[in-house]
This record gives sequence, structure tokens and C-alpha cells, in this order.
Amino acid sequence: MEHKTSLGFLITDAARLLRRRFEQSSRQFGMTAAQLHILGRLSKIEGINQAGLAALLDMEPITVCRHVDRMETAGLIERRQDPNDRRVRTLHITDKGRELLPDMRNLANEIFEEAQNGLPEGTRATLMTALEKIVSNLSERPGEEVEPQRQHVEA
Amino acid sequence: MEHKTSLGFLITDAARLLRRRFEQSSRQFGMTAAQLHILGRLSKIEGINQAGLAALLDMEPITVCRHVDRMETAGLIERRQDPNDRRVRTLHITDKGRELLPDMRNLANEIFEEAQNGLPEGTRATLMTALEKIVSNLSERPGEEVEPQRQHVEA
DNA sequence: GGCATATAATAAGCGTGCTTATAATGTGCA
DNA sequence: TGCACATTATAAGCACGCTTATTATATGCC
Repeated sequence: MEHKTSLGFLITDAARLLRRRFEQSSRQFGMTAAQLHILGRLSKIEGINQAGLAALLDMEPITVCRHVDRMETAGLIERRQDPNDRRVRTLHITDKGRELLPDMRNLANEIFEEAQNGLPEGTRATLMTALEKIVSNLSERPGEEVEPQRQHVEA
Repeated sequence: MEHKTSLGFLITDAARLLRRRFEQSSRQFGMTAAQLHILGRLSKIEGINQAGLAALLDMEPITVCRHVDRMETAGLIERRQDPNDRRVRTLHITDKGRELLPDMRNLANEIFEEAQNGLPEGTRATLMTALEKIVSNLSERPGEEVEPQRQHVEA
């Protein structure tokens, strides 16, 4: 019954199981893992706008927009008008969001610990480094781009 | 701009970026990574029913059902009535599905290779083993994976 | 035989992330 | 000044995976 899986499917599976595990434990808190991820980021760069946050996360603005919708409804964050540019809304954590953050982080760390149970410290370090490399390889951030793209090299 | 990420978010991110990368390359084929995963599995156990496939994938039956809906519409697989049990529908790959499989596998392998670009062989092996352990830690399959598996000593 | 329970498939609804498209606003340049 | 283009936020629609619930069918037990 052995089945040889390739790395990509393994990563996808691990991510799915992590999310499932997190949802089992966090239902009472009403905050999802993705929301925790965003909230944690936001706590360090409060006042950023949605497009900036999207770039930071290497995600599409519309995706961040939907998260912000739900998180604002849940009272975790709030949008404020930017006084200098009427298009932009800056993002800010509410008191409720800030209060929930430590407990949610603890919960997440417990689950991550459970996931890594039995892995020696050296393996964990290798895993982190390797995953960072993979994320960087697949990232579309223009800074560390693979190829120097030629533009307007018209013949 | 450094940001300390924990393992769980890293895995989630890597999975998301892999999916995004795959979709960029596979749009013309009309098969997604999840569908390829299922199709590959199915190719080895044709005739299984949806509940069995769901158990094999450690996924919910409804999730498999929805995949089967789309894959049947796309002509990749077909459902057949089980002659012994009118509740079950067995799953079978179509000729079209079988023909597409090798090319899709190649595409996936290229992308997985791109993702691992720059990682030495030893690191890749460690990564695979560690991810398998994580998946096993988070799996809900009773028995089988949790305990050290004894392997047919009677040989 | 008949009822209780279990199982197979599926519906409805939600979160997460993508694509493509649109409205409002800002900016650069002739 | 005014027009072209860029940027910000958002809508609509899709894939994927989950929860909860429903229908149809099997099975076990009295």
C-alpha cells in the first residue's frame, strides 16, 4: 500500500492538515490561521494600506481585501481613511485583536510543535531553511528575481 | 524587512505558491494540481469508490465528490454503478485522463524541481522525510502510521 | 418482518486564494 | 489644462477543503 508521493503533493498535504488541525482547536476563538498570519504581520507595521500588505505577503490585493472584510467584521482590525490619498485605507489592529494575539500565537505554536513531534532539532532547522528557499524560488517579488528580464530590447 | 516566520506559516505559504505556480503553467491543459494528485492515485487503484478514495487521501468524502464532479465534467474520469451495492459508484479513468497523465506528471515534476532549485540532494531527502513525518503526525488515520510499522518479518 | 444503526453520496455554506474586470482617484507629461 | 496611464480598492466567479445536514441504501438484531 506504499505510494510514492512527490514533494509538491507532500507540501500541499502538510499545509492542508495543518489548517485542518488549527481549525479544530481555534473554532471557539473565531480566528483562522490565515487571519492570525495577517494579524501578526500587521502588528509590526500598523498603518500600512491594503496594497502594501498584499505586496508584503506576496498575495493579491483582492485576497487581502476579503480577509480585511472578515477581520473587520470580526472586530480584529479597522480600516481608516488616509488623509493624503482618498483611495487608500490604512489598516490598524483593534484592542480586541491585540488582546487575542498572544493566545492565538501560543495555540499556533502548540500545533506547529505537535506537527514536528519527533523531529530532531537539526532536522527542524534544515526544514525551515529549505522551505524558505522554496518560498523564495517561487516568489514573485521583483527583488530576488531569477532572471534579469530584458525590456524594450527591440530589434 | 526581515520577518520571523514560523514553520506552519512557511508550509502554508509554500503550498500556496506551488499551487499558484502550477496554475500558471497548466491553464491550457485544464487540469489542476489537486486533480492530478487524485488522478495519479486513481490510476493505481481503479475501481475504488469515492469513500474509499477519500479515506486513502485522508480527505472528506464531500471534497472528493466535488473533485469527481469536475473531473467527470472534464472527461478525465467516470463514475460507474456498483452492481453489488446501489449506493456506491466506482471510479475509473477515461482514455483521455490516462493520456494526459504523463505530460501532467512531467509538468508537475518540472515545477517541483524549480521549487527545489539550489537545494542539495541531502537537503531534499531530509525535507521529504521531515514532511512525511509531519503529515503522519497530523494524519487522522488510526493505527498504521503512528506506531513503528512492523514489516512482514515472516518472509 | 421490522426497526435501529451504519454507510455512500451529495447539498449548502464558509474560508482561502486565484483570475479578470471595474470604479475612483492620483500623477505625469504634452 | 487636459488626457493617458497608474494605483487602490473592490466585485464576480472559480477551485479546493472543511463543517453540518440530508437522502438513499445496507445491514444487524430482536
